[in-house]
Amino acid sequence: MARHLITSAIPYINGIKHLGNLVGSQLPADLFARYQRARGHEVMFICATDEHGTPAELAAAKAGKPVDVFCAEMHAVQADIADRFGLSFDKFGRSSSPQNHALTQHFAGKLAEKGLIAEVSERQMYSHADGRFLPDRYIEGTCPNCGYDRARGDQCENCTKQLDPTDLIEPRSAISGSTDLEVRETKHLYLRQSALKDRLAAWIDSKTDWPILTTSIAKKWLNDGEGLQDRGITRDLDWGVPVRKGTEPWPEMEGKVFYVWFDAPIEYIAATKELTDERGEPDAAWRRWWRLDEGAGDVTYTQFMGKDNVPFHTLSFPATIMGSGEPWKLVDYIKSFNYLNYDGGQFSTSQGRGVFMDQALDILPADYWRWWLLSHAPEGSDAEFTWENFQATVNKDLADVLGNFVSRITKFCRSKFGESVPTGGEWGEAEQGLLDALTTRIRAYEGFMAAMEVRKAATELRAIWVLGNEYLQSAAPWATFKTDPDRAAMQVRLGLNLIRLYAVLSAPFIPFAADAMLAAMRSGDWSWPDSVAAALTALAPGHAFGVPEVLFVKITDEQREDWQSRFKGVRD
RNA sequence: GGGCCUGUAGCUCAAUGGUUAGAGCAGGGCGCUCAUAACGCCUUGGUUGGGGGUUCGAGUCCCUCCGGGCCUACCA
Repeated sequence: MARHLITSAIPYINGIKHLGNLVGSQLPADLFARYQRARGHEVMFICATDEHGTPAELAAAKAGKPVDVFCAEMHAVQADIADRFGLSFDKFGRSSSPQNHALTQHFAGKLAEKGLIAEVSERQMYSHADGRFLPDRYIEGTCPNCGYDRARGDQCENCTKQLDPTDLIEPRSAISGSTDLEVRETKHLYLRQSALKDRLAAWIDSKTDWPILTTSIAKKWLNDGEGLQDRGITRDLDWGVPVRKGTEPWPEMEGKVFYVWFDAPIEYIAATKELTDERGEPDAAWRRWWRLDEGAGDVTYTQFMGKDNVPFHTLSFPATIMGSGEPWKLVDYIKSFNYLNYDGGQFSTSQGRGVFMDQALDILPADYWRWWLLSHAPEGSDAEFTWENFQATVNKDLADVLGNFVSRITKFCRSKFGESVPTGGEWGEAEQGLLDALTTRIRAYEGFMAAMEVRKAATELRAIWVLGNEYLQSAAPWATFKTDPDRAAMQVRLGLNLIRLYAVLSAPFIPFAADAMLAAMRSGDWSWPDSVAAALTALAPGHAFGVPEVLFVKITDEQREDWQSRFKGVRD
């Protein structure tokens, strides 16, 4: 039995995520976690909410709530939606947890001991009206280059010129509009990534099997210009992990917090501790996943994320781990995804464009979304969601190919043999042929799942479903029943066993429908078909079953048109 | 500006430098009647974005041009 540590990039707290966020990390991570569990491996699947940073504070202010209250509420909302999407996290933690505070401070202390933290005095924009320092992009003004009057402090969106906030003509706060700004001296901690550049580069170079998307982004950051730059890891904010050197105060850093991207990946570790703490287990229970010297030597660690997160997971988080000088587990494989676009443009959280997770569940069951999103996962390049494609894919694959297969076999059996697995008959050549075809495809499916080739796995699974319809068509139990009822009984018995087999194989993609299928077969046997022949005889003659409700109701043209217009505009 | 990714059938996508570029959907035909008018079989459809080059052989490698996208370090 192998041990799989699996993490999904942690979603930011400031709102409900859209389908593009979902398919970029949480959903494929769930697919992989469910598959590894189904194969009997020990899995620790971790996700959390990323709760710190300026946008969280602003979202809380906009909602008229204290930031800790806002985050607690949004965490509960996101946890509920994740649950309803079937995301099978072992722990959905919070980066604001006490466990993460302690671990983040611990790592900072170790890095300081190793001389990998630099204290830097710098000048930043302070807004009196907002009572806070403003990140560059929260300052607006007129571009000195092109005259665009809504240029941001980091870059002008109109002429794309890189800017410094002090370059802007008539700078103002993007939050309040106030021009009462002041350049203030402030001291911050920098992670000396440059000192770890060679180790990081050698490590990345050793990952020859990683997606090009992952390694090319990492190499760009390592080699661009003067090479990997040091990164500021503290901010002048109220909400966050207070800067401490381990458990000791950090002189001159009072009132400052660690930067969200320093503490967010550490939350993967902290969330594991949150889980074992709430179970009342000793620290050894989480450390065996994360400490090479305490049992994590046999752990395979896989991270899932959208491409925007790659630099933090290939460079700064590994720099934190390596630089600590302690034997923490480093990631073994990073599966990164491109973006999902919506109907000719981008999904946008800030503009409310596209379909958000709560809205998706309001109109259709999770499995519809899971199937479409996973079978169209943006692995090789950006992918596009259109309602026409969604309707066509879901109706054909789920309703016609799989759902109808379950219907036709259960209803035929009920009318001819009753609601139990029929007795009699022996397998012939056709059944042996089906067994061989299934075995070949199931082994291919396993290969794609293990390799996280999501689209190819979906294609293979669909082909496995099709084999059932092909068999039924050629076996034609409705015809053989008239001349050789024993033979028809055997064919139907095989068909019923296919339903159970399909439930097991399909569960990582469509867990809710798989549950319904197995429940209809009155079975609790989720064992993986290492022997397909054995799997096809698991339901013995005489075993009772039920005819399930229609598994997948088709999407009508009227519904599609309704949703098309409903989600065209902007979310409230 | 720089870096990376990408362009293959009407649509969504495959194809370690190696037969005649393949699937699914859509379109056309036939069959079946158990089933959610579902299923099965057959079939139409390509100058692989344009041009040049390397090679016995290029969708694949190189150059160039055109289109789409992402990143570019203080959003996260």
